[in-house]
Amino acid sequence: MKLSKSYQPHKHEPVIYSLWESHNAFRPARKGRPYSLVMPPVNANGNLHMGHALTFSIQDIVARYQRSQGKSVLFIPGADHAGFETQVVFERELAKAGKSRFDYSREELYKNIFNFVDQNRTNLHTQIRRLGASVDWTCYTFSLDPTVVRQAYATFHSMWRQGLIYRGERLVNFCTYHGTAFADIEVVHKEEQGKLWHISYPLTEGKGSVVVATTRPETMLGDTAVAVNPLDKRYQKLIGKTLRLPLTNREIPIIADSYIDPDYGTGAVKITPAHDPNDFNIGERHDLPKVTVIGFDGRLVHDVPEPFKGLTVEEGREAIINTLSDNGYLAGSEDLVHSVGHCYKCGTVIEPLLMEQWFIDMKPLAKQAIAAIRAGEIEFIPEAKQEQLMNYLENIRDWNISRQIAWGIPIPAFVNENDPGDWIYDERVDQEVIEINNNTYRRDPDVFDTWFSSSSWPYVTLGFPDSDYYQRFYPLELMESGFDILYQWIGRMIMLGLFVTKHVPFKRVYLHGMITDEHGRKMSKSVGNVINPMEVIDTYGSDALRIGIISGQTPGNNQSYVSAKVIGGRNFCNKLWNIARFVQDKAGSDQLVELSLADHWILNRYDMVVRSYCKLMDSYRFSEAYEEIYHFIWDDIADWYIEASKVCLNSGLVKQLLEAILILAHPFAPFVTETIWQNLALVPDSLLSGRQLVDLPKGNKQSAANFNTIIGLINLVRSMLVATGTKDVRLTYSNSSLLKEHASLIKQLTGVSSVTLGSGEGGVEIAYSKHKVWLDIGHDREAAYKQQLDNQIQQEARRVMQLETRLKNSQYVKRAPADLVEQSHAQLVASRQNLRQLKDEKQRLAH
RNA sequence: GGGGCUAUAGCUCAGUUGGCUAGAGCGCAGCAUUCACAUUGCUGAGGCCCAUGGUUCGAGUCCAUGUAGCCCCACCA
Repeated sequence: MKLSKSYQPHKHEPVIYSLWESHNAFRPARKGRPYSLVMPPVNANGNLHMGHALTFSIQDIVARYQRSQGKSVLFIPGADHAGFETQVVFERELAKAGKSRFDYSREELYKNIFNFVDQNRTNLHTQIRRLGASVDWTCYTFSLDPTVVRQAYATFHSMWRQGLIYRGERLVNFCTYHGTAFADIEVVHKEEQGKLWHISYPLTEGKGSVVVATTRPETMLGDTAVAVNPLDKRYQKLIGKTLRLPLTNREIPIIADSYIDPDYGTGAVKITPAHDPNDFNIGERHDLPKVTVIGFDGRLVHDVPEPFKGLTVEEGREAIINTLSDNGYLAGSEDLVHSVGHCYKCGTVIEPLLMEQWFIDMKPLAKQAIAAIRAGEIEFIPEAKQEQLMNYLENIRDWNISRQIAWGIPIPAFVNENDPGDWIYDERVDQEVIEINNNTYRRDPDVFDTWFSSSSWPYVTLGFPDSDYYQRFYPLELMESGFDILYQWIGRMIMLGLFVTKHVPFKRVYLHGMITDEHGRKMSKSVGNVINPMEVIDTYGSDALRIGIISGQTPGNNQSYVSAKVIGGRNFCNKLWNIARFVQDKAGSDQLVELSLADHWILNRYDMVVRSYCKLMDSYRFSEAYEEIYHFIWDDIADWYIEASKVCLNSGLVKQLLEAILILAHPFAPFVTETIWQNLALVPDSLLSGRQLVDLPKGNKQSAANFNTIIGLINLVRSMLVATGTKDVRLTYSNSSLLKEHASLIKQLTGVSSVTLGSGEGGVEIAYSKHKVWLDIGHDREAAYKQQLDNQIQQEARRVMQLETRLKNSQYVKRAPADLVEQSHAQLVASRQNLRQLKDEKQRLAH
């Protein structure tokens, strides 16, 4: 089919993706070394955003490149139920309908969310296809698939048996709006302006009081002690005495603990073990009771004094301060900035609340991970991320994996109704109650933290433990992800991978940064700077988006989304398209004729470019690899080789070159390259996808160098014409077979009116290499030409001087590598010669 | 308090064992124009590579200190 004048992506993209799918193009090849990677499962609750476009582009570039290297590539797609995240999204949907999660039973809610997610997944799959991701859909995995759930249970069970799982009453990070606890790393800390209140607690016996300092006066109702530093002289004699807790009249002891900093606040600290992590620890050390005053609804609980019952934390704080002040207990206040934990979704202040939860003892797991990383079993790109992860692993904290939400994998644990300490592992989670040995056991209503199941992704998607794919493709060659989930996901995958499979789950981690807007600001709905990748594809095409997002991209750094780069990508696709159009027009016999200088030159370039391209791709430097082929295709092929082909065509070679560059460009622009491949039927009945890089005949170096001479001459004449502002110039050259052979090319590409053999009567002689060339630019233009010459002479003279001083430096000659010194010599000789020619030229001009 | 990153042309960014006469894309200026492509071609102007010191024959690149910005972890009564 004849190609249209410009490339129109939307006409071809869907067709091309279907073509790939119908030919099973993304199934791993039977032969070839395995190369495996897994898509980070996409959250099945919304649309793809720019981050997805980036991550899938990088992964797909790798996958397609590896196929072109003859590897057997497995690239697995997947989706995550994204427990809490999805429930939040769903609740927003409910809110639109004027409902809330409390209107449904747990089972109903689960079912509704399941349907919602199911619809979403179909939509997401379409979007993943639009991005061109060359994934093997037959391996698609969803995180609620039985295989994934089974693995989560197996891991949990084996950790349980090995004593790595424990259940305990701890202070957990609780969001009172969402009604669930979070892991420590999920809490977002923000600096906030607050007040440090000084409250006076009277001694029970005798006069006097102790003034404590607190940012959270409302928790005083749950105080069970006041602590001071044992070395603090001010309080030493009070240790062991008791205080009367204002507003409650409860009697609490004064205890000594070295945790207390005597220089901070008043040096006396109220201790609320049920509402502050540090107080909890102190409480454990001193065996203090834990009095809960804030409930899971974020309100003061019923057994607090009457006026405060049921108040929110903030209301309670105000009421208590007022009451304390009215009764003379308030001793003052000072402003301070402190950091406060918030729910990362809704921003509600996280309350530390006492709760029984399942925890994983992480230290033994982290230890293994640290050892494996130290042993160099995983390569980090960029390297600095390894240090960051190590730092995290070395300071790891236990992981709370219980979530109080409906949407997730139920925790397979049951408790004896008559013995709260008797917990058993059982997978019959579809039943609320089970009977064992005449005992009734009740199911834990909680579900797993989503990251617990997704941390098994690398092997669960491969069919661990006994599938062929697991044998062949594990560990993964590459895990590509965003650096924002380095701890939450990458770190945990390494730890669980080692625990479950005894191997690191992947050999290499590539971490990309976040996509920001053009000014480096985070994309957010409230700022209104969010760009939808699907709309970009609608406008410019999938390849254009991919190129735009990948060019200038480096691992580990944030990057701005710049639409100009996408337009650049679109233009590049069109360039490819038009090269193909040229080839299509000129298609004739495919026989290779004798190679011209231009042929030698382009073959020589191809060889160099392929080497460099592979080297860059093999070291995951995509942006540079793209730049390499971009310039080869645009500058070398289009601007020189095609132009030369218009004068002297080698139709067989031009076609071979087109094939070769389509393969090179395919990882970056899969759609347009495959479209061209299909339309030109370059190799009938075949797909470009999966095709290996081709070897072309080697170009002769001398011939290539000679063509470079022609290029140089053309460039020189062009710049001269522009500098002197002349047109209708005739070019003459002295006897030279090289110039004679390329006379029409020179004429065409410089725009001179004629190129003839002669001795240049009436023209200026320009210095170029060993060839004599004259241009009759006319006397009136000679001044401009002289000016240009002067500039060149000045520049070259500077260069000569530089090289001379370098070579006069005995230390340089002695210590620099010999080939470098040699090179400097050669450069100096060339520069001197050039300078002499330029001066001669100026001399002649003067006459 | 601990860990990490960033600073290069007007803008967005490349620049991996130190050899740079520092690059790209966009933007800007000038010129061109049916015949693969205006999603074009040609020519050009733009830079004390944050600062200071050090190592070296040689530093954008390595080291130290500082300045400015950013991210993460911990703590903050």
